[in-house]
Amino acid sequence: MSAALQDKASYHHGDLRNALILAAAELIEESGSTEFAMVEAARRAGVSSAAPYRHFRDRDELLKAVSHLCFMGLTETARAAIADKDMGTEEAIVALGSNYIRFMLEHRNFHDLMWGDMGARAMEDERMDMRGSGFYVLADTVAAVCERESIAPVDPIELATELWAMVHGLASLAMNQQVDRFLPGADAYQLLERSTRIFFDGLRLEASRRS
Amino acid sequence: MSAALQDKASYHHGDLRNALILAAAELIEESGSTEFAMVEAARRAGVSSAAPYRHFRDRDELLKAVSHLCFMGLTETARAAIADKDMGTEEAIVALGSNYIRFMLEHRNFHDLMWGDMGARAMEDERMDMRGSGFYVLADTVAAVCERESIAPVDPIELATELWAMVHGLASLAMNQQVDRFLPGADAYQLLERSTRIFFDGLRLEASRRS
DNA sequence: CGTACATGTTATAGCTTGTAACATTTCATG
DNA sequence: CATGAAATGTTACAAGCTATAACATGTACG
Repeated sequence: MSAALQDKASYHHGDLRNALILAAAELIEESGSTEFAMVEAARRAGVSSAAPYRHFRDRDELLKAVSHLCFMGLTETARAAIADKDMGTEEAIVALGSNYIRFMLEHRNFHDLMWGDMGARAMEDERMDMRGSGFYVLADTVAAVCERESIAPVDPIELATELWAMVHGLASLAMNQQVDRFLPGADAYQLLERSTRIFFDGLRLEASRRS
Repeated sequence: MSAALQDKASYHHGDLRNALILAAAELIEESGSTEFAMVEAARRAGVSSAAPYRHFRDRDELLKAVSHLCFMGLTETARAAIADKDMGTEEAIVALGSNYIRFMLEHRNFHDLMWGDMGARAMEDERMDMRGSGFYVLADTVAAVCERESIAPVDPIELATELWAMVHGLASLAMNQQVDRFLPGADAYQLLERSTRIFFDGLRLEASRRS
């Protein structure tokens, strides 16, 4: 039987590392990563304030682990978002974008962790599987659309990056109430659909010019 | 003569509020807003650690003032960026975008202050002149392009928001080394030019469909 | 001039990070 | 098994930051 399920009075926790990551993720979801305190995660895991330092060099390393968790979560939702969509359709692209925006809005306190320095460091971590990252879910979808609509030759990775930036920008601004500030009543999802359509129309126009 | 230029040994500083904002901006530029410490700004301004609290309720309020300064700086560079460009051209739009990206890359430690909660709060501040903000520099430019190219009727504010999101996303991702991670050797400025061109081509295609 | 107010100062409580020294449990190995 | 090394927890604490309280000094205005 796992030690984690044994009497909590036992000296050793059993799975403190993961317990701390989860506690940290919860705390950050509640109050943001700036407010997050190592001691609070320790309290929530039921250990002393020094215990976390047996598993993480410092606060940043715990935050990096949470960042890792966030990326896995996003990738998972991305896969789910296109599971029922036809591959290689603009609809699938929009579904990925909507999912991205929804994820950001539902977990706004994860933004800094994912897209700040911490996120970059998390991605550089060897344990991070970049090949399996959400970006390539998008890139594959983009490649399929290009093929289907014969708007090649364009580098699908480059297109995916441009689309990512578009969606990332919409999500970041929406998160920050900027969309509503300048375009009251507007909806980030509508803007996404419109931007995506315009973008692909532009690609089609350029493709037709080349032929 | 301004008290600030008098003997530094004088009990009263003379312009401590602004001195603190500038010291904070420097410190943040060096090490980021998370690392920033009120006491350090006080040290740099040559006052005791309690003095700043005569001018700012708390750390967040000083950060908000720095955020305000950042936005003014960005708006200023935006105006300068199109000063020598022909109004109503795609070139002017690209110049604004390039300026935005350059500003973000040159002041990456200001990102959180501007586009996190603090920035949103700074914008809600009554002292912030949103009508004169950089967004409307873009919006006016977009409106001029639409008119010149007769790709109306589309709400220029909506188009400006979509373009802003595109550029903001590119800047954020580039800042975070994401562009280079997935598209090694690529340049955010090139992606900006390409995205902008594609976007306007898409608008032109849609406009031609409507007529 | 002289008092009210603005703006500094020192001292301090309370919280956090991260380390040191010590305690307990687990695990490999003879 | 027994037993010592390694892993993982604990308490105690130094150092740094925030924010407030109590006190000091300079300024401005009637």
